[in-house]
Amino acid sequence: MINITLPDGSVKQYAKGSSALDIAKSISEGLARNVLAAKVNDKVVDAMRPINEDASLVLLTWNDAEGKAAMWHSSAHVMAEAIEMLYPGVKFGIGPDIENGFYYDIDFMNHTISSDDFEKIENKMLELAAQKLPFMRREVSKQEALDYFGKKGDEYKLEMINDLEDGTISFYQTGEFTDLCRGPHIPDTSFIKAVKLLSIAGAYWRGDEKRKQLTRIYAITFPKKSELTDYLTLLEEAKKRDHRKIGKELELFMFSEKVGLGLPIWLPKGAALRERLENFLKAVQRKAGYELVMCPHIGNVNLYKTSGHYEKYGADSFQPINTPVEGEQFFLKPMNCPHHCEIFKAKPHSYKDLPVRIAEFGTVYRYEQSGELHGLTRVRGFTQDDAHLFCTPDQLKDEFKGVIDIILYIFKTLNFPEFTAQVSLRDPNNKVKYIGSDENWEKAERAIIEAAEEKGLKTEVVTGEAAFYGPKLDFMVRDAIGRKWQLGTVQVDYNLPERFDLEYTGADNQKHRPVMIHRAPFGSMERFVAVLIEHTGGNFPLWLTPDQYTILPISDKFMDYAEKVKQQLTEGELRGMIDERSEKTGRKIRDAEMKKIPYMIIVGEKEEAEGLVSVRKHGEGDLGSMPIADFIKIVNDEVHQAIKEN
RNA sequence: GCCGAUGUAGCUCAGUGGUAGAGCACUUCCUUGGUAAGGAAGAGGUCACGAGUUCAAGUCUCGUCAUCGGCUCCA
Repeated sequence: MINITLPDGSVKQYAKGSSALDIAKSISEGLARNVLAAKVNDKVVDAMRPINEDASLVLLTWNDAEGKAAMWHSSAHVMAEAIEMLYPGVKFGIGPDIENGFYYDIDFMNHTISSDDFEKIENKMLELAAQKLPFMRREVSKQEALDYFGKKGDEYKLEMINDLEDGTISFYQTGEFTDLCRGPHIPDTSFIKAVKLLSIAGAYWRGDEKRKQLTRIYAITFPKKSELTDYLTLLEEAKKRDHRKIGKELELFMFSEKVGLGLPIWLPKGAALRERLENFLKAVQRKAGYELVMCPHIGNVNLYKTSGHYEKYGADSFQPINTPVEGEQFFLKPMNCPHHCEIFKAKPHSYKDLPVRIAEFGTVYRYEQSGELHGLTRVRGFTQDDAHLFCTPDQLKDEFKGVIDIILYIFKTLNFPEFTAQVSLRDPNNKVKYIGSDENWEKAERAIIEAAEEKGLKTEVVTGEAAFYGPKLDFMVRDAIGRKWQLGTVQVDYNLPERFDLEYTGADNQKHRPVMIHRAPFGSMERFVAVLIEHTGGNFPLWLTPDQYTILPISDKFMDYAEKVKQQLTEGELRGMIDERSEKTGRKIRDAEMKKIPYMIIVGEKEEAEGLVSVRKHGEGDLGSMPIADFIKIVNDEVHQAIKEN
């Protein structure tokens, strides 16, 4: 007999060799029907695998991330089997589960495939799924594995097996298909009730651009048809929210081939929105003791030689600008930190001056490969909401907390209630990769962890993910339809103070090296606006939106009154316009709704006679008529509500 | 940068080697109206760019550029 500890802490006895599925059945048949995999002593394994010793057990279902992973990984095998049946002789690379579904990299040899073939493959997969084929695990010797795939002629699998250690190799067989795989897998294919192949793309074998490019097929499966329908609806919704589409529709920004790839142009409405965001952050920063600076867009090559960026990125950057007579070299500014270091260095500092907080909405230019460019999220010229904090090692934690406060305030104000923070620490087993003393690293890492803890952040600690110059804290937000985006980042830096030989005089009258913090709560204005568009679907909060209202005169006769109303609204610090077209009211309302303008002000005979406005709210409808002052109050209250201190 | 798909009016998109199209937007005129599209007329094109095949190319072939989906990259 073995003792099995369940998640609730209870311990039950089972016969040695019982599987997680056997145990599930002993609890409830219904539970057993939903078990996809199991976590035995914190290791995810097949639910069918015998357990031979005392263990803790968690049964994994579709509601667990690991359950989904097992389902999708298993689905990748089913897809491979379907493809092998339809296209004999194809060779397989890897087929892992991913955040939403799975993919398989396949060498289609002489077959050609396109999205037109998806339905055929989906149908074959469903056919296989319906056969309730079990996933059978078999441990094999390295030689046996090599023999099998050698005979099959799959050089990709052979290469992978060669990298594996004998005694750790396992095969999984489903129906006629056998794959090299360490598992875990779902008990059988019948859990797969809905299948959708999503896209097709090229991917290099082992991510190496010098090696053969395989065909990658992305797909997703679900245990219920309705979940697939929901997922497809979500994809549609994501498409509707695409910031490139909305940016065009609402005339926020544009690109021009002539101006250059990846160089966004902010149109009046987009620029107005961005300016408001900048002003908002400037006000927050002013209160937090930041000082605003402005630096040129180019910098002498020596600046970047000092910072080390020249050596690291010089060849992959926009190439230098040379002066015609003096022969000097300048680079387009790829980051603001070296400039800010020079600012710090420009005068002597006492410990009493610290921390120094230098902020800049700094536009930087980075050469991104042409294939990387994407809307506003990946561009070649962008503006960072940057700041550098120079402080003593002892101030680090408080400064970190101050930065976290700003970031949390921004998330709250812009309505991102769900977010996580990732603490990236150095790999303690590979300290040579990092610069800075052990003492400082430990202090910095402790400062980040404690600051995050004291601010009550939900954090995930990842070791080995720190930058070479210091640990960092990155923020991920979840948008209105559940997608994750990386936004703000806070990084500790020991490298630049060293390279720029920055110092301050301590209470001991000795010179000391300050610690530097880089931070950008938005990341960049471009990226943040893109995320904001996708988050809100273009329905921006009232305090940010370019036009808060549009006045719709019932007919030309009321144009004068419309002008009068507009004047009063302007005096009340509202912004908007008049729809002067000689169209019917229904038409003007429709257009205003499509443009996502928050308030429509309808004025006609009745309003003019009584000095009122009729108000219609976007997406909600008629709010009735009211005095102009009341409308101004409604709008201003809503604005102040949104941006007041928490 | 690499692989694949795409490129037709300001926008969204039809177009089967034989006269360049639609809807919306735009201009003008009519209409002066009450909570999601009033009517009529007009203007608008180097079919991404360049070569080639053909009696004839938006359509077929090749090249270039850009966009999109991935890959690789991201100070």
